[in-house]
Amino acid sequence: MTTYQAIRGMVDILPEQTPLWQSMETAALEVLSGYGYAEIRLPIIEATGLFARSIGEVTDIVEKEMYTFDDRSEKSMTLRPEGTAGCVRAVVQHNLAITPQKLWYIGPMFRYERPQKGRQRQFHQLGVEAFGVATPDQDAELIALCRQLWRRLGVDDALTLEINCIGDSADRSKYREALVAYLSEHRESLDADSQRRLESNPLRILDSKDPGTQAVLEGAPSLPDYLDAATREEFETLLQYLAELDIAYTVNPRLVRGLDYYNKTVFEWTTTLLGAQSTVCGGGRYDGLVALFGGKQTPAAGFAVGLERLILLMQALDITVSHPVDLYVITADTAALAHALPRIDALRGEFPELEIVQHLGGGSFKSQFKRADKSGASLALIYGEAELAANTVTLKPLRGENEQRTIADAELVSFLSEYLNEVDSA
RNA sequence: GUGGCUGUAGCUCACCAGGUAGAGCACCGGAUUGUGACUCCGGAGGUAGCGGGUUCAAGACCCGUCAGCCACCCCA
Repeated sequence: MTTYQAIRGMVDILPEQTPLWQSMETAALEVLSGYGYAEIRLPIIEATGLFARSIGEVTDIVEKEMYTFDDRSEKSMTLRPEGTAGCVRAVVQHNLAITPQKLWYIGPMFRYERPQKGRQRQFHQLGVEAFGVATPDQDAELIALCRQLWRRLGVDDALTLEINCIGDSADRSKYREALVAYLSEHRESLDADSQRRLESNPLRILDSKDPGTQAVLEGAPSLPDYLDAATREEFETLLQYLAELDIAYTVNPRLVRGLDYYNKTVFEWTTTLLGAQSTVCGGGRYDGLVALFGGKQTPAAGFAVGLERLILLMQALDITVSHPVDLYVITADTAALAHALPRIDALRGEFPELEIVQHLGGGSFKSQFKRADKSGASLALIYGEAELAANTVTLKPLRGENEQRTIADAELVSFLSEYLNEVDSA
């Protein structure tokens, strides 16, 4: 018999993990709703050209990381490696950017990379995209929104913000020329990857980790010097907003992003707790992308959060969530079970918010109580022969010192209401 | 794509010049018959990732393969 395991880089999120994921997703939903962002749900497969044109033909993602295949009509399709391209496509296709649009989405992304901690081939991102606002108050809002989310999740202290302004495409091409000119003089001192990038994607040389390359970069022209006055002023305004918001940041003039569509503001939230894959959130402005896809020129900005990394971070900080069972129903035998069934059913209607677990599969009282205890239930409801005969039910608190007591069926709802109030206020 | 490490019960791990596997936790049952947590007793559970090779004999050695981890790379 052949056994199967999940394919490389594809990870099962097990029931033990899902409560943490759900609490993270709930927090995100609430924060985003609070800022007036609306959810958009997008396809996982798009035309290959969509990604090639927006992310950039010579980026690593497009050159070697995409899951690309021909469908049955021999059109080239790609499993989305990121969310912005598809979101912008939808915005253009449905004309959503007539007025400012603030959108978010969540879901799996696919990149064919060597897996390691914090890096999978199928991973999940929360993407947030804002269309139609060109001023830095938009950038500031996105960053402030991030901080709110970090606070909600309890990871605020573990994340630091790096920010930079990479100018518009004219600024960057001027800078690129100067950088290439400078680096070409020191070509011999660069690492092999950086030499290769000299032709393909010179800006990415800036964040090379190679010591030799770093040394060369010490004397390299600086990107901020190539920005025009208006762009610099906008960036200063953004930094001022961040200061007003009391959001700590580090301006990193070497910060560049691996996707070509970014301009002006770029930022990353990073942590030291996750090893090599330290970026939990990255984003920036992409004012040209809507027009690139045939829409009217529309300024836009956004960011993406790597959810596995965020979960890893929460785990590194020992953040846990639990939602224990409230009521566990124990029955003596099949007759008692039949007796209890409609009563429990009614209770579920009465208290839809309660997690009520009916013991299934029979067994001794002893074993049923063991299960009740392990479930974390605060209260056991017991239907035995005596209760059945007298139309009563026994309630046994499983936590704390309260004694168990037997009450009439008719009193159960009011008793539980009171009991739950006490538990809530306690 | 490159380099290194790893892969034994559900989980964390151990053993062993190479002689067909153990512990803790978890799980199931019991300790006078309607009551959990602690304790005690008992039990179940592994063809040692998979395939091949060397050997009288391999989980232990060799090769391949799959997967995980770490770094590079890349990025979220």
